[in-house]
Amino acid sequence: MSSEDFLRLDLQLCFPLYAASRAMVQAYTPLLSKLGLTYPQYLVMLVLWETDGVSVKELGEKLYLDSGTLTPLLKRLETLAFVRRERSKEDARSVRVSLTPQGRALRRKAASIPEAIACRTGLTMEELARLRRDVQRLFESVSR
Amino acid sequence: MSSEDFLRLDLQLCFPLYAASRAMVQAYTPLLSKLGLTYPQYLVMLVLWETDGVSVKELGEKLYLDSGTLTPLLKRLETLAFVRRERSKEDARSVRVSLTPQGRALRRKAASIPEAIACRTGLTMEELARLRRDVQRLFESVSR
DNA sequence: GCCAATTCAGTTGCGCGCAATTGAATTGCG
DNA sequence: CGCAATTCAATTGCGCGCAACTGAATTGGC
Repeated sequence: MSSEDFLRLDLQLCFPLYAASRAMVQAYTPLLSKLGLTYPQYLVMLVLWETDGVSVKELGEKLYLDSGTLTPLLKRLETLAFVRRERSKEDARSVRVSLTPQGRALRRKAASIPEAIACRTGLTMEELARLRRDVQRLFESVSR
Repeated sequence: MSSEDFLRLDLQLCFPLYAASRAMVQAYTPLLSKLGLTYPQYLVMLVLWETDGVSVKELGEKLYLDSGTLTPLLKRLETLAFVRRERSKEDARSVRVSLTPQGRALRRKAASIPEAIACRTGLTMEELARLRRDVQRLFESVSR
C-alpha cells in the first residue's frame, strides 16, 4: 500500500467526521427552527442557560469560536430579544452577554431536544457516552 | 436528572463532533494551503483522483454536498486550473468535471498529507479505523 | 506616571453549507 | 407524438467560521 493509497476517501477519518457533524446539525435544524434558533445560536444559549452573564471571550473559550463569528451571531440573538449585550463596567474592553426573560423562557421549550436527537443516533446511552469521550479526546489531540 | 439537565453542553455528542470536525479541518489547512486548496476543494480532488470525469450530481452523492455548494467551488477549482467543467454531450443537463494535468499532478504533492494528519490524532491505525467506523455508523443513523 | 505590549470586541473579506428557487433538458405516461 | 413530471446545474440569500486587521482599553515594566 503506497502513501497515495491513503488518499482514498473511504480511508479518511476527517471526512466521516465532517459529514456526521453536518448531518447531526441538520437533525437539530427542524427542532431549533421552531425556537427561531440556528445550531451555533443554540450552543450559545446552552452556555448562557448554564452560566448567565458571560463575556464574549468566555463564550469563545467554551465554544472554540472567535469574535469574528460570535459578534454578529450575538447581534442576531439580541435582535431576537433572547440576549442583551453590554460593555463591562469594570473592564470596558469586555462585553457581557446575558439572557432576557424570553431567552431564559426558551430553555423549557428546548428541554425535549437532546433526547430527540439521542434517539436519532440509534445508540444506547453507554455507546453515546463512549463515542462522545473518544471524539473529545480526538479533538484535544488535534487542537494543539 | 430532569430533561433540562441533558441541555448541559458537556453531555452533548454533537458539540464535540462539531468541534473535532472543525479542529481536524484546521489541521489540514496549513498543509492544503501549500497546494492552494481548501478542505472541501481537497475532498473534490480526492474523488477525482479516484474517479476522473464525474458529474456534479455524482460528486454531490459522494460528498453529501449539493449544487449550491459545489457549483461555485468547482468554478474556483477551474480558475485554479485543477479541473475542467463541460456539459455532457449525452445529457445536456449534466456537467462532467475532469482533472487537468495540473490537477492530476497535485496528487503526488498531496500524498504526504493523510499520514501527517493521522499522526496529529495521536491514535493508532486500529483506533483510527474503529473511530472512523463508529462515526460512519452514526452518520448513517442520523442522515435519514 | 509613562508608554510599549497586550487584551478585548468589532470589522472585513472570503469560502463554504444549505434552503429555496429558476430554467433548461430529459423522461415517461397516455 | 405531446405534454406533464422529473432531473439536472445554477443562482440567490443568509448564517456561519476564520484569517487578518483595527481601534479602544488595560496592563506591566521601568
